[in-house]
Amino acid sequence: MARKKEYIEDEVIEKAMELFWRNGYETTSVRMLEKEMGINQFSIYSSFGNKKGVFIKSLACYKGKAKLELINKLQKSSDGINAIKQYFYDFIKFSRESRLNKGCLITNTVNELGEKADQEIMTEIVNFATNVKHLFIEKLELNDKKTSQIIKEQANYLMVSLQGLSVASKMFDQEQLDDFIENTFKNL
Amino acid sequence: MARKKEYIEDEVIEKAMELFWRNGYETTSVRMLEKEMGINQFSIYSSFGNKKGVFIKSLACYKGKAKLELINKLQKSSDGINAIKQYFYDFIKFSRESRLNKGCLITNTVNELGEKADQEIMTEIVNFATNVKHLFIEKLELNDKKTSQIIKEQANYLMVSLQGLSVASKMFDQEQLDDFIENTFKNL
DNA sequence: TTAATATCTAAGCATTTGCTTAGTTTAAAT
DNA sequence: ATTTAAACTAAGCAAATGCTTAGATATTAA
Repeated sequence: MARKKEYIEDEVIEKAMELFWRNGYETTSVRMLEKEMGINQFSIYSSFGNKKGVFIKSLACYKGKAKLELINKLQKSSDGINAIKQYFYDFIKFSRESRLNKGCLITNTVNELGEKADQEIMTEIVNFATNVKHLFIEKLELNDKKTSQIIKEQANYLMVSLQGLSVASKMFDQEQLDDFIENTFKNL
Repeated sequence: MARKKEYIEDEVIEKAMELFWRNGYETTSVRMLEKEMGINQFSIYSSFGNKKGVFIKSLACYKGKAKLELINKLQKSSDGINAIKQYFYDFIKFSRESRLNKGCLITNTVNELGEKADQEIMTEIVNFATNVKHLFIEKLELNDKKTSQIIKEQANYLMVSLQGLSVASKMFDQEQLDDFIENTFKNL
């Protein structure tokens, strides 16, 4: 016995996510969210509680998008290290919007908020990173010559490398990024 | 025929720099700068023009500090690749304050402001990055078996890796960072 | 000593921030 | 048709933002 929502939460969150991805958390104001999401502040607050609530949902949305466009492909592949390398190249495309490289939303958030980040946000972030790392481990294990110690070390190596790629893609050109990726996988 | 300043610009800028390093550009307010620098807003604006002016000077200050505590050692060394590796380890110590890893101010800024960064700020950043890269090239050239093509590729590789280290140091533990560095330098 | 002027304090400016609330509109259960 | 309650609009809140300004306080050349 009530009125219906004129928007779909998942749809407006995707727009919020794109905005956070482009601008970062602090720099994105509720007024900007209002415009981009196409709904009033009242609706934002009644659906998501507060700005942080919108961000948490945006992180979940980012994970979904990344899974669909990026992670699933890696998961399916049986090409071991080469699949991870392809993942690196795919990530650059994934994070580019026209000429702008937005990096990885997760990495951007770690870098912006650092250790002083909200607990809830940090949990989401660590969660995502852990998933990716486990996937890397899974692919590394396809090479049965590697000991579990080596695999652990290489997974750590790849995780940090990926973060480097995220930041560097914002200021380096494609050639430099290619040099990076090619050299990164020479060590494996 | 006038009053004397009660502060030394270089001294208060160092404090501003530390604040920007910890918090980022946007999140650092002029009121916070006021407290940290220990001088009134009037003095801030009369000495440095505006907030951006304080930041530009802070970047210069950061360069100076990095040079003294980090870069000079690399410059002096004749240990080739090992000197660069040591630079990576030194960077982690350099960027740590008690238990908090602040990353590299330059990398933090790129990640926060991205391509939409102010021109003046971007110039400072590119400038700094270019210096470090040339130093890496210089050290790589100590190995006379490397072609200039290989050196160029490896310098790009190392630059991106260093950015990764900066971000990753904010959320990864020492063991993971060690794994990263060791693998990074495995076959250079 | 006086006049000139740079530097200080502290209050204030318009704008933006995250968030709330009063009041209207809409849709479904009765 | 009437009631009920969620969803809307739009105005408004206190606090914080970057920056300015009026006026008091030093310092030094004359």
